[in-house]
Amino acid sequence: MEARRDVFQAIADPTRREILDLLSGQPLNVNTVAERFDMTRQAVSLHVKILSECGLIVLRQQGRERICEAQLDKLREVAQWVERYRQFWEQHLDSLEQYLDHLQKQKKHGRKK
Amino acid sequence: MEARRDVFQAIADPTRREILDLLSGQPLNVNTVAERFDMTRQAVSLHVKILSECGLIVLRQQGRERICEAQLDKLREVAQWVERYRQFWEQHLDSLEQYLDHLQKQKKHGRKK
DNA sequence: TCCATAGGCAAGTATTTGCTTGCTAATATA
DNA sequence: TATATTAGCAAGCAAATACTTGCCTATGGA
Repeated sequence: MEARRDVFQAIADPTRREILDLLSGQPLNVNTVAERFDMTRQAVSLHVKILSECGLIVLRQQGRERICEAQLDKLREVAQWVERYRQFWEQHLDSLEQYLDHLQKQKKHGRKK
Repeated sequence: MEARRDVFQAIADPTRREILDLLSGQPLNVNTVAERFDMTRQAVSLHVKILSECGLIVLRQQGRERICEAQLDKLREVAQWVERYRQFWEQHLDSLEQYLDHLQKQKKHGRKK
């Protein structure tokens, strides 16, 4: 459970997405994060490690606690990649809209069931 | 190499992102896609299978060829997820801008090095 | 000072990934 | 019809993933 420190890889795991979600609300220490999940502290700790290694969260020591704070700048990379293809789904939405419009008009001119 | 058919998982692999990129330009058959990569046809074929199973590409049989066509609607899911955190990186950009502005002003009022 | 709490490290396991080689089937073309 | 091309299937493999259990070290409060 190591080696790849890439944002796309990091957010591929649903648990890690949940952790980010949790931390986007407020910073939490490792154990508190772990409590929210149905797995051992170690498992969560590893996810936290991966997230921090790829820069999506920042860890700061506070006494005996390690506070995890979301640092979501790196998500911009993902946003930019996806953005390149926005036209593809918007195009499809457009034709769906047109189709619904078409249905709407058909409904207006007679044959109301 | 199976089991998970999830968009986030699908785009986690750089080869698969490249395949999508390639196909967003124009539809291609499996072998043509495979030629662009430095790995066996089988390996690419598996990536294509995964992409089609999670709905990011559509396969259509044409004689003995299988044409792969990008179908990027599913990326909206990713876009929406990332969008929720846009404020986080834009916020940071803002404070960076403010900081740069600050520097700029400092430069103007005297002490030009 | 003693003990509970926070949390890291290491080893072990099952499953999934990413890729290979070898083979077969179907469709085109000479 | 014989041959080349497209592409799937199956088995095999090393590495990575996603976990676990067990242990050990700090820090902080009673």
